[in-house]
Amino acid sequence: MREQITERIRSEVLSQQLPVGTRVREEALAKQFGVSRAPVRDALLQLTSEGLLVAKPNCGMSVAPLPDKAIQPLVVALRKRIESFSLARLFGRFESIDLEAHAEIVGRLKEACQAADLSQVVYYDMAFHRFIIDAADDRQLVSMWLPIVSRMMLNYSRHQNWMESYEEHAAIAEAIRAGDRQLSRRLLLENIL
Amino acid sequence: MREQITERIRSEVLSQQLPVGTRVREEALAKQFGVSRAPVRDALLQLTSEGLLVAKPNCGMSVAPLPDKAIQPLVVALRKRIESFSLARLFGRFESIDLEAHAEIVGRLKEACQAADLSQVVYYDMAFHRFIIDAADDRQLVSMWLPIVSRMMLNYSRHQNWMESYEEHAAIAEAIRAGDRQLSRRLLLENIL
DNA sequence: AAGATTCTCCTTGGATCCATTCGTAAGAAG
DNA sequence: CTTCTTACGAATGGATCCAAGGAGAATCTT
Repeated sequence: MREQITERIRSEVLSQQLPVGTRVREEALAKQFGVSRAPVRDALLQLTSEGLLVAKPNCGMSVAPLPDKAIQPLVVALRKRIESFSLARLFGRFESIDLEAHAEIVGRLKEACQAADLSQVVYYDMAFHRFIIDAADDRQLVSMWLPIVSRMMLNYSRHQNWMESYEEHAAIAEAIRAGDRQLSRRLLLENIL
Repeated sequence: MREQITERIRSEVLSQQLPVGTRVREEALAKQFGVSRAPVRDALLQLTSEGLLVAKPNCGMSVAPLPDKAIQPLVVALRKRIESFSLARLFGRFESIDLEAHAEIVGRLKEACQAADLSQVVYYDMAFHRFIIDAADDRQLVSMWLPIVSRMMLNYSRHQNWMESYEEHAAIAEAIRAGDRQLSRRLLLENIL
């Protein structure tokens, strides 16, 4: 249940339904989701540790400001390193990968891009890459990957080129399905910017 | 207060006072620290998101298993990238850095190494590197750096060579104080392994 | 005697309540 | 009129209470 609350708030932050700087109150979200303050509190705490929210003691939380442009190159480099590493490991256990689930995500991403639904686009874009992380290693890489990619998604720079973004992801998925390590790696690295 | 609880539990995990696989109960820690379950709950949740603990729903938490040797090279590479980046940024705002505080940490690290106190050694080793992160950028890089370095500290490989570790850190601090970017970067990268 | 089923207990997850603290606004004094 | 002080309010942080779920042990049946 806490996971669902966390997912929903994260989605609202990343899709900028909650604009940068918005003050976030626990009780308001609790009423909105129809639950108590406790799970909302936990969710906000986790999102704070992910860097999506900032908290001042006894003062309330607010949506974190966009990261400095100066650290953007570092974030991109880190994400490229993690995801290319995970992709290589994925091919090492290729037979146990559920490619159907990945294709399903790509399909949902296509629908979201066609519908121009930013919230869904961001969600399934993250889901696409998270699939690679999860496929490579269960529960070890995600905790390092999530704070990095969350920060990148804060300024999602593809606001206009949604179908192009979908095409890139579809090409990556196809290269993975074909077992082409070189091509999938190159396409994946080109997709991260 | 929650921060203190989190710090103490993290320290106990990293110093292996709580061995790998130990089942962690909220109420026991609450009694141990003389507080209620609520802040302990928050602390455990945060450490879970850092990857130091693993939780099964309604089943209890336990200290996370050591990371696979296979992902160790990735973790080292990520940490080198973040810390060298931070070091470069540190020199960009060199005048506003509190070098006294850094020297203080080095002094505490020396005492801990001489006393062979693993808990303190790990704590001040992390504090040394965290100082560089904080000096480069307030509150943006830490949330990416912490999950990575925590995972590395889980298998702290310097169990024997403590004074050597201290010498390395002292040399890095001296190079920073002298303003030698090349040397400090080289020493820092050599210290991360 | 071995296995399965059920009962019980232990632990987490969620809800509610109270204290604490920070911010803001209003009022009074200079 | 401006500024400082004080008081009130709102939101978080911590403590306590209740429900839910799973694991383990004991017992019954085959």
